[in-house]
Amino acid sequence: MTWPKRPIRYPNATGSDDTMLPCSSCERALGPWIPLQELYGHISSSISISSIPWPASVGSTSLGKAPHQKHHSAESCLGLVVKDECNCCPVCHESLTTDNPVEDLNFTSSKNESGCASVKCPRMQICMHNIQGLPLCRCPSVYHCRQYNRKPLCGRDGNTYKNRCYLQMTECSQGKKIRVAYMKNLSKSLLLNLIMNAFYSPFAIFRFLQDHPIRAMIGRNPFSLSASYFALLENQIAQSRRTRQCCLRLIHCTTGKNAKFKGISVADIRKKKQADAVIKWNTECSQIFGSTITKSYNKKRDTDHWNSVRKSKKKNEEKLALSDKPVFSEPAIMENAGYVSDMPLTYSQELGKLIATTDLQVESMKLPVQTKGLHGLSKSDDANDTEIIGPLPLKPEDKQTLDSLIMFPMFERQNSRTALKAKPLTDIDNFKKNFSGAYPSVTTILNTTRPPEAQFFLDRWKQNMIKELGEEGFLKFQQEQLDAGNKFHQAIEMYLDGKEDLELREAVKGNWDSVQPVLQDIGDVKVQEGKVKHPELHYCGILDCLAEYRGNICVMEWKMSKKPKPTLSNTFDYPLQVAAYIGALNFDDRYADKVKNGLIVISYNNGTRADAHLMSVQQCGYYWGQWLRRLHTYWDKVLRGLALPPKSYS
DNA sequence: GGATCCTTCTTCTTCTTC
Repeated sequence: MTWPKRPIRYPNATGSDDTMLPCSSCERALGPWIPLQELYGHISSSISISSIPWPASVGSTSLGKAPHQKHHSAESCLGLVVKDECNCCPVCHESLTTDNPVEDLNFTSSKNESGCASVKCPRMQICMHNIQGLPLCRCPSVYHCRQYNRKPLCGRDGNTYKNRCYLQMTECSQGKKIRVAYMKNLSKSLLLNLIMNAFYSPFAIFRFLQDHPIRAMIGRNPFSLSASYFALLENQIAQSRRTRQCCLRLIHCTTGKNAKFKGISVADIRKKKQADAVIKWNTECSQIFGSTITKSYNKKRDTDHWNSVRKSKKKNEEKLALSDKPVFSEPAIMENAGYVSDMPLTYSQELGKLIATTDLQVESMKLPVQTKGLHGLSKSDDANDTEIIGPLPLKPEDKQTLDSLIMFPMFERQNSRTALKAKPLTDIDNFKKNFSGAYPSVTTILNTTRPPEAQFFLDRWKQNMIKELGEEGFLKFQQEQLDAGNKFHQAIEMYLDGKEDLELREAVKGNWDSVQPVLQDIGDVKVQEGKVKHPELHYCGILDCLAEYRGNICVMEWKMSKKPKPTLSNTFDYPLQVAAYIGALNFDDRYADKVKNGLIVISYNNGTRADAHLMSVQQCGYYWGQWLRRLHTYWDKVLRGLALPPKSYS
């Protein structure tokens, strides 16, 4: 290791700084240059350098014996740093530690010493004995800190400290606490990627990481970070300038080198949304991987917070209960504040069709491609993990198909024909060729293309249930659930047909009671258990009900639930299911009235009032887009042999 | 009329920092 040539500063006899040329014999043997002030800071602040008891042997004439290889890096010196035989370079004088124990030098920080034992130092300071043997409280110094092992720490102030003592030293001199940014072992460039792209949904990252070999390298939990991550994330989502600084700091802390890099694209999230984004991020992470952000528990703060949350929740509920108007949920895309979690599609009422996200938005969702390793990161270490995190780009042919699908209107048949002429549905054509006549069902498509994170939760739930109930018990439980669902549907169907089956109602009493208020608002039932089929998009299904809800013609789905699903976004894939039925229904000439709304009714087992989610035109459009993506995914899977083709020929 | 398909339910909602 070579050190930069610098003039070495050392204390001269008067204790003042002096700059001299280094002696060439010592230069190489010495460690990095340590500023005099740092080296002797604690001494010069209390006593004059000249008053240090220089050992007799240090004299320039009597040191002739000391060979050059005896020189030490000033850093590792446990004794006193003094001049060498050339009377220029600082050198570690071991005899000080061996011949004269440290205590004799009166620099000890041990609290057990007679003087210090009785002294209580102010926060951050430690007790030392000065040259007269008197206890003195002062900040730890480099001299004191050098004795500890080198365990570098990354401070949140962006500086790297050789060990905790150095951090305390800085804390003490600045008079403020410096938090430590802990980092566990995580692949550096992966971490960087994660941070640079923190505006992605953890789900998106999860999706990416799911089958990625990097997972094996970084262990089970790719987010095994703690508080430091929060600091970084917070910066990340604030402003690009801060983010860059933060990332640079991170590189600095992990590698100890200064770094520069370009081309980081960062989501522009307004400051007021920060907290939401962070909470959402951590929530999703904790669901998948466990919390990424360590929680500092503060009992009072937490209880206060939760009390206020409960209060406002109750207020809202009371408000809703009083209002007669249906509660229109915001489109899901609006609920998703904070960061981009999926490719948004928006329904333009003006154009009467769905528009893909603008190119600009799509562009901003792409990740910066790093072809070269970042400065400060060794390329060899990270050869395999310079991959990009985030949604994988679509293949050109997929993109074409998807584009043609997205253009496919939901509400009019006429436009569908022109859309089809303009853009053939390539994979549907392929599909028809290979599996002529077979129509996959809506639920089949949704189930086989469930997003990995949803599948993950489902699998986890299932495993836990099997653990609890046993294999058979679980099957029985599941069957009971399905039976109850069937009964519930039957009960409603009969009611809307004007029939009565008290036994059936009794079997699903909770749900039946729950759904009563909603049933009052249903009128003009046109279709129940209606079969729909989309001849062009090639799927089929059975919708629960087509009727009026408070004056709007809606495709309705009755659902049972134990857990509350207060918003549309809580209802898993149900809105997609409804959108699929609406799309198919509107394509069918047999139905004269075009349907523009959907209704999802969530009834609760315990009898609490059911949630009726009315899907606005806009929401229908949004979910139609989502559905078309799933449809595309399904065909793609079937054609690649990853999913079973439909068997039905109807 | 019989055979087959579709549908029925199950996940998540708890939260960072000064």
